[in-house]
Order: sequence, then structure tokens, then C-alpha cells
Amino acid sequence: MVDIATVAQHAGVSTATVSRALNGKSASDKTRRKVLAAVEELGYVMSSSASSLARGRTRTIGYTAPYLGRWYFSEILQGIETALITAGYDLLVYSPQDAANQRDITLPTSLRKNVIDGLIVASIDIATDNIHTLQTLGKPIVTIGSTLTGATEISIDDIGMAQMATEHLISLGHTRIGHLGADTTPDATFRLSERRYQGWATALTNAGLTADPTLYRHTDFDMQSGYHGAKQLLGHHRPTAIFADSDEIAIGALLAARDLGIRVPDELSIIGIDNHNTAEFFGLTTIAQHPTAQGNLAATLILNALENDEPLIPRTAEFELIVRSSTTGVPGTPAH
Amino acid sequence: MVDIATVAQHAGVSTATVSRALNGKSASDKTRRKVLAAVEELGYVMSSSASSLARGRTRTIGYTAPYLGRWYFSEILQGIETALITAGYDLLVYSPQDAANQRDITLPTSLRKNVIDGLIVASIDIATDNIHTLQTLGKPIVTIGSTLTGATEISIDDIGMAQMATEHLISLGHTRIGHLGADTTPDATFRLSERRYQGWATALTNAGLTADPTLYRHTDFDMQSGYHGAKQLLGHHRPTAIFADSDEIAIGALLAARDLGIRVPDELSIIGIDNHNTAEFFGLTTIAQHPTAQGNLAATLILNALENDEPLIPRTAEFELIVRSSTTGVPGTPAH
DNA sequence: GTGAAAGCGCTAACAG
DNA sequence: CTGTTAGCGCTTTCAC
Repeated sequence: MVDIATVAQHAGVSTATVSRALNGKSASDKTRRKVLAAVEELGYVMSSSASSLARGRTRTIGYTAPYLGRWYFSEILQGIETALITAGYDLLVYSPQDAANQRDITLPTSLRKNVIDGLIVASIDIATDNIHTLQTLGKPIVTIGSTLTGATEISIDDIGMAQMATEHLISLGHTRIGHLGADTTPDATFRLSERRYQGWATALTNAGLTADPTLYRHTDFDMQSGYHGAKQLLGHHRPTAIFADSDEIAIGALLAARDLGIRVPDELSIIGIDNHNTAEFFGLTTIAQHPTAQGNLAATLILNALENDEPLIPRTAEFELIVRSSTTGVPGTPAH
Repeated sequence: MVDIATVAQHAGVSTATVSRALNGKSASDKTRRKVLAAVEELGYVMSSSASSLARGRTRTIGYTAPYLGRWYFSEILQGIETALITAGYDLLVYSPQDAANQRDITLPTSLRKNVIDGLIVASIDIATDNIHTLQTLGKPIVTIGSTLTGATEISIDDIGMAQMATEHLISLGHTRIGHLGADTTPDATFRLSERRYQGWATALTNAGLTADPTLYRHTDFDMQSGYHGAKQLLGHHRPTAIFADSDEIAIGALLAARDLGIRVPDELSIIGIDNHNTAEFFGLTTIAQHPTAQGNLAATLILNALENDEPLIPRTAEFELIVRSSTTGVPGTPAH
């Protein structure tokens, strides 16, 4: 392995100069050229460990989320990467192996080993020992959609989104509005479904309607589950509209309606949350989240804190209604 | 920041002993306990940079794939993580920002900075300078489904899979078998679609049938594209079966058939590739790949090379036919 | 089983 | 703009 000293010799300068030239610090053009030539000639590759050790920084940040494979979390990842890449930072991912039973999220050893300069946590409410350690070390931590004491939060207004979705339905004249909500096991990391249920109920109450518990069905976060939940909901005395906790659930409902011969949106309106990449294809009305932007923001906050000592101030994520063809006025009501 | 020397003092031992105790090397039980107590008391967190520098290893491996968000690649990621986590390794991900135009995959700086001990590359055929550098440094590289000179390959038998899918259809009596194949732009990293086309054609030829180019439609790797491709294919003089390059494409075709009033499988059989997590829900017959296993294998190979100096020997990934309800005998042909 | 000491390769003062 | 030098915090011979 060729080290910086060898490069220095070949270039006829000191190691300090090589270091400076390579890190974009003050160096004459001529010197820089010589250094670069030597680097090229020798195939020199800097040791990041040595560099990090000397600097006290690793230029690596971590990302952890319950399910890296899920659309939402991988979109966040994408957003983070984009922000980091231009800053020359690396991304270390931690996928908790035991996401279901979150008692004991085993975040890999690196969290213990001081390997990252900052951490982004999505949808995990439980601070593990590892995370506590990070906080102790004064590393910036920003969470997306979850609350961790000592961390900066980009908050997701689940109640607001659910309310907006439900209000859209109400504004179309619907009064019997069903809800397909994702699972909230006691141990689950995210209270998301609880809050969305609340948003649904609040919107109805505000409109002088009642949140009928019989119009609620429990689902998982997938199509299959949405399909079955919807089939139940669409039995006797069915609702004229359904609000689903996610687009995948909503699409399941869409397919269920189709199989039952119920026309969407003429006989049944359906709205989801996410603006999942398949939502457009299905013509699904939805409350769009912008996870890529969320990830990007999280990374940017951390980078600014790290590089410019900017304070980490909490934000709240944006969302918006996207109307497509799965929602319309209640049957029998004239369009306005 | 508390360092190893402080811990050593508190425990009344030398730094060498602390290091050994913490790394599971020879140390008496009593000593180990003292060290651990001091660590606990002081909140000591080891510096990975220092450790890596001294060791010459980072205990971090990299993973890069064209689209980390896609089902296939995120499954691989999952498999890698599982293997690494038990070994105490970390995972650094590189998502090439410009995956479409793969001329210039900008793998983040870390590849230049000697930050990883090994690399896993999925579906990228182009060796960037960064990857070359890694090879020069003698870091183990294993690819999944792509060929990189100097790297060990876990090969994906795309031809074989396509052939198996098509043969399944043929064995059911189909003779007019359409193909929805994903895009193969000149610059694309993966020749996958080309090979699957070939598998389709070979199977037909072997059976004395002809691969009718008019029964082929170009698609992207998504439902929407599959939907539109299928609609074209299902016009005049339509095939009785369709083989799609991926389950998502196949599902698009499924929905297109439904919208056209064509019953699956009675009037049209459809088979995909992947065993995507929604395939079961749609009753889709498919050729299952096991990306999690592939990722796991890749990581295991690298770990064994790193830890036990085991040779990196190429493997080939397994696949299998999973018959569900989207395929059946050709219309008018009695079931056998 | 344990201690002393010599690096690992780079960066950041500090001087010049 | 550039050279000298003192670490950064840990691991690993080599003795004992």
C-alpha cells in the first residue's frame, strides 16, 4: 500500500502539502499538478481510517428504519444519498433485524464504534442503548416521523394527513366513510396508525358526523391485507367511501371493489396516503408524502450541523392532496 | 472523548489488555470483568478509525446496485445485512446517481478512500475507475448477475429462467406465447432482457415453435408498462399465454386482461419472474428468484475470504417454478 | 495472561 | 504557499 509519504517523495514535496493538495486546501496550481501526477502514477488511495482518525470525523452518516425494503423507507434512503453524495459523505445503513418485536433493535456494532458522524432514524420510536451512546457522544441525530428525546425531529403530521384525506371525502358529500388502518401492535415502533385513526375520527366529528367503529378495519401495510379488509367493509350496508392508511392498502381495496363488481368511483370512492409510485397507474386519489424530500432534508440538516455548526431545528414534513379518478361525489348527489 | 488509556487506568491494567479484553482475545475472566466495568462506568466508545487504522481493516463492506429502491435490490440488501450483522460488519451503500446513463456511475468518494474491505455489486456491468481501484487494492468483489473482470460472480441464469417459464407454458399446450420484455437501452447496465428474450426464443424453437417477433412487446420494469404492453399484445389474434420479464410486468398484464374482459387463466395464461412479494396475492405463476439468499451468499463469500482466507469461487443462483392460478392449459385443450 | 512500545497513515497547528 | 512535527486512538509484536 502506497502511503502519503511515498506520494510526497515522488512529487518532491512534504506530506502536509500532499494532504492539502488532495483536500482542496491552499496549494499552488503547480504543486497540485505535481501531486496529482504522483498520485496517478503510484495509484495512491488514501486511507480513510487514518484520515478520520486525524480529523476526528468519519464523513459517514447512518440511516436506520424498520424496513429498508419498503417503498417509503427506500425513497427516504434515496433522498439521503443524493444529499450526501454531493457533500462527499458515505451512507451506512442499519436494518434492525428484529423490527417486529422492537424491544431489542440490534443496531450493528458500528454504532458502538463511533463510526458515524450523525444518524437519521425513520419511524423508530425506541431509543436503543446504541442511540443513547450516540447522543452522549454529541452526534447529531434527526428522526423522521418519530420522537426520540435528544434528537431533532422532522415530524410527520399523521393526524393532519388523515384528516385531509377524510375531509376530501366529506367535501364530496360522503357521510359513510370507512377506514382501513394499519396494524398497531403494542410493541410496534410507530404510533402512526393510531394517529391516522384519530385524524379520520376528528374530521368526521368536525363535520358533525360520527366515526362509526364498524366502518373501521384493521389491516397490515400491504395490498393483500387491504383487499381482505375492504371485502369485509364492503358487505352489508357498505360505506360510500374508504380512507386507507396507505396507497398499498387502498389499491387492495380498489381490487376488492372490482372483484365485488362495485364500480370506483361511481359507487365507491377510495383515497390513500403516500403517492406510492403505483398510485398514478391505479388512478388513486391520495395524500402525497414526499419521502425523498424528507430524507434529503434530514441529511441536509445533519450536514449543515456538521460542516457549518448550524443549529438543528425541527421541521415538519409537507403533504398534499392529489386528486385522481378514485374519488368522486357520493352516489345520487349531483356534481357541483 | 474517553480513550482506551483512561479505561486502562481505571481498570488498573495496560491499554493492551483493554484492547484484548474488548476484542475477545486472551484475558483472564477477572481482568475482563474489571475492564468491562471501567468501560461501563466511563461510557467508553471505541474509535473505529483508530481501530481500523491499526488493524488495516475497516470491517465494512459496500453494496451497490442500480436502484436500491426496487424490490429485487432491496431484498438483496436485506440478505447482505443479515450475513454481516452476525459477523459484526457494517454495510455501506452506494446508489449510483445516474443509473440510467451508466457511462459515469459516480460511486461516492469512499470507494476512493479505502473505506471498505469488500464490495458487492448487483446488476452493474460497468467497472468504474473506483471499482478498478478496489481491485488494485486487492479487495474482494462479488457481483450478482453481472460480469466484472477480476470479480467473483454469482451468476443469474436469465436464459435458463426465461426458458423454464416458457417451457412451463409450452407444457400446458400453449403455442402462441407472447413475451413482455423489459427495456434494453444501449447504455443499460444489464443485458438481462436480452438474455430473457433469448430464453423465450430458445424454448419455443426447441419445441418446434417459432418465436414470433410480433408477439413481443418492449416494456419497462413496472406494472404500468406491463399493462400497456399487454393491451397491445392482446389485440387482434392474441396469444394464449404471456411470459413477462418480471412479476410487476406480469401483474400489469393481469390487470390489462381483466380490463379487456379476458379471463385469466381460462383465456390467457400469464407467468412472470421473481416471486415478488405481491405475486402470491395475484395468484401469479412465476419463476422464483431468491434475492435475499443471493445477497446473503455474496456477503458470506466475502466474509469467508476476509476472515478465513477462503477462495472466492463463483456460484450460480438458484431459481424454481412456482405454479399458481395464472396459468393453465390452453383453451379448448382438455386438462391432462 | 499481561505490559511496554512501536507503529498504522494522515492532518493540523505552527513556523517560516 | 510550504515544511516540520506532534499527535489522533488503537493493535500488536515482543518480552516477561
